[in-house]
Amino acid sequence: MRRDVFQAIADPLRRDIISLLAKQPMTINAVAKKFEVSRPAVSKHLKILKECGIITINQDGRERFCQIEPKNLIPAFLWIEQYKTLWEEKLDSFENYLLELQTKNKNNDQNG
Amino acid sequence: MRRDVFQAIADPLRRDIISLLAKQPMTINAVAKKFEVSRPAVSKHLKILKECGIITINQDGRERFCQIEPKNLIPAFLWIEQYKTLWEEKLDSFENYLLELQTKNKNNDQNG
DNA sequence: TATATTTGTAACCGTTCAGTTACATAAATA
DNA sequence: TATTTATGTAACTGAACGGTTACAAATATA
Repeated sequence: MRRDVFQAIADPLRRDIISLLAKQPMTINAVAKKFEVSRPAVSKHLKILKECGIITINQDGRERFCQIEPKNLIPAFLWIEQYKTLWEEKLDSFENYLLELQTKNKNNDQNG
Repeated sequence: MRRDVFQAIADPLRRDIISLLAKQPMTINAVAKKFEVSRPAVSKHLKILKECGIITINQDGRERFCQIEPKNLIPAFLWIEQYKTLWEEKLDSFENYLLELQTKNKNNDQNG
């Protein structure tokens, strides 16, 4: 199975987990409590994120703290960034497009 | 099924197709010939890319030209960019890290 | 008109994904 | 020591993924 950063961020729940862990390290249970799905489900996502290098997990007694490893998002960032000039060329105003996107996100209540 | 930009770029073959179409528009057959997999397989990937808004397809006679729609990569770019300050904080030198990454990519012959 | 080209798509296959419930284990606590 | 807490994981399920082959249809060309 593919285990890379693109796979890691493909799932919306995993993106939410990343957003959560970007604020502060949390135990596996604490993460699980933030979502509707079961703990094993979250646990599996965390395992995938770990295998993709996006988080590290450190044990302290019976607790395991998940910590984001932000530098491992860089390859995905660089890949998309290649096309930045392409879209900047094609858009009259990048800033206006961003505003438009933000409005759209508010309406749809997306966070992905 | 999920049809968003994150899903679109999750597959390495789709990323290769995007890279190809970023250079110039191409017919479906022309794209298919660039890869080892069958034409229907490529066709399916193009369909997914279209459904995700990453490409548009314009018919001219019996040929269909696929064209990249680079602005639809922006949401993914913005999502990852959120964490830019986070990794810049944690890395002694972003530039050195990039060099290191480039070397790694050369060795592994990755293009993803 | 007959043939070749370009494409779509249906049917199928094996694997992976994302979730569940149920149970096991190790550590902290009463 | 008995119980609670934090976690792992096995077994299962249904859906989605990524590929194939085979066939159909529309357009261009000889």
